[in-house]
Amino acid sequence: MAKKDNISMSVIRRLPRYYRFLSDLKDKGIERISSKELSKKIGITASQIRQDLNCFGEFGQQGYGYSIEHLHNEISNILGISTINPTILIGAGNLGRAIATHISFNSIGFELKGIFEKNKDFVGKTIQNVPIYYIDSLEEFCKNNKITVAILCIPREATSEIAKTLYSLGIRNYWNFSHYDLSVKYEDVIVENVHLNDSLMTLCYRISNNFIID
Amino acid sequence: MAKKDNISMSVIRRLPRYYRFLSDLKDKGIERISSKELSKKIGITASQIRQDLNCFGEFGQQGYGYSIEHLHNEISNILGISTINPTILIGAGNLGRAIATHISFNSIGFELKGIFEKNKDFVGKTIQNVPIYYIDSLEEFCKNNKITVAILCIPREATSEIAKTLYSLGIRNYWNFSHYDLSVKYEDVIVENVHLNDSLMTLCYRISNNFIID
DNA sequence: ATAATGTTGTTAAAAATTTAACACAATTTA
DNA sequence: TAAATTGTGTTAAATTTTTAACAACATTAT
Repeated sequence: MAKKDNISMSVIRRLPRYYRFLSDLKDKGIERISSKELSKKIGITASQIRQDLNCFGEFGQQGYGYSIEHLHNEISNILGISTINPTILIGAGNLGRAIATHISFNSIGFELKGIFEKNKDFVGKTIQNVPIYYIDSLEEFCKNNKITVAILCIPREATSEIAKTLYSLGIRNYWNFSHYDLSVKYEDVIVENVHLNDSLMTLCYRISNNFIID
Repeated sequence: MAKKDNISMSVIRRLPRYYRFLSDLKDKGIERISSKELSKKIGITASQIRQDLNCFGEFGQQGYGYSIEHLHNEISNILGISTINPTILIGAGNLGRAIATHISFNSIGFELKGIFEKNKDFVGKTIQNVPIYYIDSLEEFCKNNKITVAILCIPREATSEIAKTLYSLGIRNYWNFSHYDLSVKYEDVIVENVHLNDSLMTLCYRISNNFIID
């Protein structure tokens, strides 16, 4: 069957999970694993693991299983995390600073080149060696640095205008922490939303209804 | 048909989204909306909106649509966000501080009663009036305050041990930002994971493959 | 009042996703 | 070396989720 051409979002969302567990196993020096064993560790059906992986190629070997090192590399390639996407982050508030500090961008396909903030108190400082600039220099910076990805850590009210600017600069890829729904407004845009509030509300529902499953 | 008893996770994950948009409309002073109009705003099929809501009751009126105020209240009840769950947050690093600052717990069913940290530099301070305690006082505090929810903002290595303690204290509800997979280890636990890394890796895939849709 | 329109709740169909089954091949064991 | 075991890739079945269709009723317009 070789490769599939229409990969579903459900499959894609499981890839980082596989990658994470494989990184672990690799660190532990383990060389091979079967879909069955992996299933037990990850909590995803062996059948589904095999089916997911077979969307991209034939990485296993009958009677042996998967070479962890090899599979790890393959998934890395599939995710495209060795191509570096020049990225900026907007908003050096608590959340923005946490993201800038907490995420190791370089190891997963991004290079954080600048942080932009309207509060001048922060301007001139750096986080993890990434400089914080005043928001006015956004346009020039994006052009000069060929920015393709923006991380939005700004309040909802501010997002509409910033998004307009970024869109006009040709930026089409967003990691969005604001409550503003970008993809409703712009059609040809790739947005990965992180709605922390929604996530917590979901937890609230599940607590109220003793809804376990994961 | 009245109510359904087996609500699927897909439905639950859409509820906060409805709630968010309804809050907006309410703030704007709009009184009624049809599933069709709502569909256009949210980007979810009218059919699906109606089907989702009908899992919980009949909130609309033929020829009229939904009363925004009423529907807003109903969803609030469904989510259970007026029952307050006593909560603690573990880890006052960048991420923990961001969460403590950024989320308005009280409006969505939680009360953040304490923050715990092993770095003594932070102990004694407060964030949004919530005190930061030394990690040693965790057990006593949880018992005294009848804590039912824990937010985990600690590194992966630390999570295993902390989780063990929390579990032994009877805490079964977690909002988990650590890379540690709780639900694989403990069966009877409600975990809402926020894997920021996974989210960003998914974005990376989508950028590499120009995978738009949202 | 009556007709025309709008919009729900609900049932049925379609599409997508997950799980199971198994032929076949490589590995391991005897 | 042969037999038994392991475990993949793949196809088929089952399940879940989404979308479409429409009868029934309320609202609005004439």
